[in-house]
Formats: sequence, structure tokens, C-alpha cells
Amino acid sequence: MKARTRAAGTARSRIIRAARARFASVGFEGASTRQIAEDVGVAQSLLLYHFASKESLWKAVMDDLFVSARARLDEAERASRDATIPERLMAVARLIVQLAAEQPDIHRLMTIEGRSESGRLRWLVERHLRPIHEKYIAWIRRGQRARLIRSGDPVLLYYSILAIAGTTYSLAPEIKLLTGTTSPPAPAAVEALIRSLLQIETEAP
Amino acid sequence: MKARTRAAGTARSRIIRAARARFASVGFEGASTRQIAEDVGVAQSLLLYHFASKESLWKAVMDDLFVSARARLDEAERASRDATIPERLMAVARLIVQLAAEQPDIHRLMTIEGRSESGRLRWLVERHLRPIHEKYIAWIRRGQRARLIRSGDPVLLYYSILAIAGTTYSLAPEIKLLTGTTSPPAPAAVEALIRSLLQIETEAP
DNA sequence: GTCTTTCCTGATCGAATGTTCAGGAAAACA
DNA sequence: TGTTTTCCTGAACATTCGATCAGGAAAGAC
Repeated sequence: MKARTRAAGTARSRIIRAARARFASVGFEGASTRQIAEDVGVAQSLLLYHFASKESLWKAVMDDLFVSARARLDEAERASRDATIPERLMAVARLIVQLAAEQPDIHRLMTIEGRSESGRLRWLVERHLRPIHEKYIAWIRRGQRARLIRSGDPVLLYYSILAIAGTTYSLAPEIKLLTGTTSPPAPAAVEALIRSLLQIETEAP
Repeated sequence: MKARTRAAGTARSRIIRAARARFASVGFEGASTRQIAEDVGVAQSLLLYHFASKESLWKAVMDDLFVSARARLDEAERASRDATIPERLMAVARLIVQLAAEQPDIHRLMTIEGRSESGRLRWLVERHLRPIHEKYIAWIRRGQRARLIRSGDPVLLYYSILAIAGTTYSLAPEIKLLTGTTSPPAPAAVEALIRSLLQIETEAP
């Protein structure tokens, strides 16, 4: 049982990883199952054995992505349990920047789906996005009531955080072509930008 | 001659408009010429009569987009000719926000191409992006030397402006699904956010 | 009127798309 | 060992893809 599931697991997970890259770069409609299968080095029919359809493969990619992301978000929340709301928010923002830097595909996948109201977007919002987003938007609102965070539409502020963190790394190919710089900005610099966006003052030690 | 070119002009431009929408929502690979033709209500072969290939249609869409955008940018520059560098930059930022609000497809098209190093991205960077971006990044640098703009990587700051302005409107479908709000944030609110990001102080009248 | 250029359609091409299915290989169970 | 479940392949399906081409319709030139 062990060897079998391990072998199956690697094949399945390698498919998911290749599919994530394809979906992230050319979108759902643009990605082809044959191309993904070739990336992995398996028969194309294997994709449809493990996942009933192209769409359910896409859902599996998203589930895989968000399961690990949400686990790390929970961890960041627990670690900052005793801090102030703005600092807890910054702890989350720091992780978001880190995730975006490690796996720019996350932001690519989400911005490619969020632009048109499709069934996949609805699925994504209800299953993964809403639980995450609503929590942190509520945090922003709390911080604003305590006058510790910049005023203004909390949704706009929240999406600005995601935009800065994500775009910096998901548009790396464009920025590289434009500037010639090989390495993207350090997460610390992006984090500092978000801090000044929210007008959270740095704590004196 | 007049009636003919007018009729041709409208057919051609209607194709460009429909192609822009399709490319923006499903990307280059995901968009199909047949679908675009159906949107316009013409034969698919007409697309390849006016534009030699799908790729040259995409380039025509981009040219059409940037010709008008750059004209308006030039106008904003001229109008703010006598202002300080930070205020000139804010005048440009205001226009960028306005453009993003009017035509969210612009940001969608650019973020969909900038994520993978393709021939189309290289074409776009050299033909349109570089002349625009390098100018404003130089502006940021000048403002920083005069201590009128927040310090930090100018490229990061510039792309953060684009990210905030664009994402707010290009992800409108997602935000609408998430929050239920029908109307996106007012451009003035986004502009104020950019101002505080750059730490540009509001002038006293 | 005729002639010529421009605009547009329909049919068609080979290649690629997602999906289905029969059957083989491999592993786990007995 | 033999049996059963799981994993995987190759061939085939109908549909759609971008592109080509012959020819008709429309419009301007003469």
C-alpha cells in the first residue's frame, strides 16, 4: 500500500504542479491537457484518470494551493496572537508577501480568474477566498476604529496589499525585460511599502 | 471613398474592440478568432483579411490601446508642466487611475502578458512599455533626490502605483462577488492611497 | 455604362482540443 | 500462489482551432 500510494501520489502531485504552472501562465482556456501531460511525462489520458475533467483538475490545483497557504496563514495568526491588530495584520501581510515571492503562480492564478465572472470564480470565492478575505478586512476595520490604521475603504486597502505583494513578483518577467535586473525586490522592501500604505507606525523597541 | 473607408473603419475597429475584450478575459491563447468574429457579427475569415494573423490582431489591439493612452498621458504632462515633480507624478497617477477605471481591460491585458517571457511581451515592452515606464521611473528618482518622495526602489514604487490603480478595477468581478458591492471605489480614493504610498504631502492652498 | 480596387463570405485544410474507452502493467491482498 | 484493486497507456471520438483560398458584393475611378 505504501509504495503504491507513494507512486500514485508523486504522479498525481507532479500533474498538479505542472498544471498550476500552465494555468498560471496561459489561463484555464489557454492551457491544454496534452501540454501538461507532456510536461510531466505521462500519457494525456492519465490526467483524466486522476481528475474527472480539465475543470476538476483546475479545482484540484486551487485546493492544493490554498490548503497549504491557509495553514501558513493560521500559523502566522497564532504566532502573533498577543500583538496589536495592526501588527497582526502586518504579520499576515509579511506572509502574503513571502508566499507571493516563493510562488508567484498564486497571484497569477487568482488575477487570471478574478477578471471575469465565471463559474470557476464563483467556486473559488465561496470555497477559499471569502473565508480568508472577510477575516482580514474585518481586522482592517477594527484597526481603523482604533485609529491605528489609515482610514478609507477597507476592501480597497486589502486589495491594495494583495496587489502590491503579488504584482511585484508575478510581473517579474516584464520587470526583468524592462530593467534588466535579475532579482526581484526583497520581501522586506515590499513589506515596508505596505506598512506605509496602511500608515502603521513602526513600534519603538 | 468616404463611405467605404467609414464602413471598413467601423468593421475593423469593432473587431479590435471585441478582440480586446476577449484577449483581456481569457488571454491570447484562450481567445479564439471564431468567438471574436461571432461577437462582432462577421465571418471569421474577415479577421484574417484585416489582420494577417491572430498575433498581428493582438498587436493591433495593443497599438490601438497605447496610442490613445499615450496621447492622454502627454496631455496630462503638458497640463502639469509648471508643477513640482511629485505633483506632476500625481497628475500622471491620477490619469492612470482614471484610465484603469474607464477601461479595466488595459490592466488585464498587460498583467496577462507580463507574467511569462514570450515574444509578445518582448514586443510590448520595446514598443510601448519602455518609453512610458522609464520616463516615470526617472521622475520618481528625481523626486526622491529632492526628498519629496518616499525612498526605496523606484521600480517597486512605480509598479505599486500600477498595481493599486489596475487591480482595483480589473478585479472588479471578484470584489463584487465577494462583497456584493456594485460600484468599484472612486478614483479619488485610489489616488489618495497612491499619494500616501509615495508619502507626498498635500499642498497647503 | 466599364474597369479596378476594396471589403467580405463560405468552404475547406491539417492540426489540436477535451473526453471516452478497452485493455495492459503493477502493486496489494488472499 | 492466484485474485483483485489500482495505476497507466494508446487509440479513437467529435469538436474546435488558426489559416488558406476562390469568388461574390460593394464602392470608387474612369
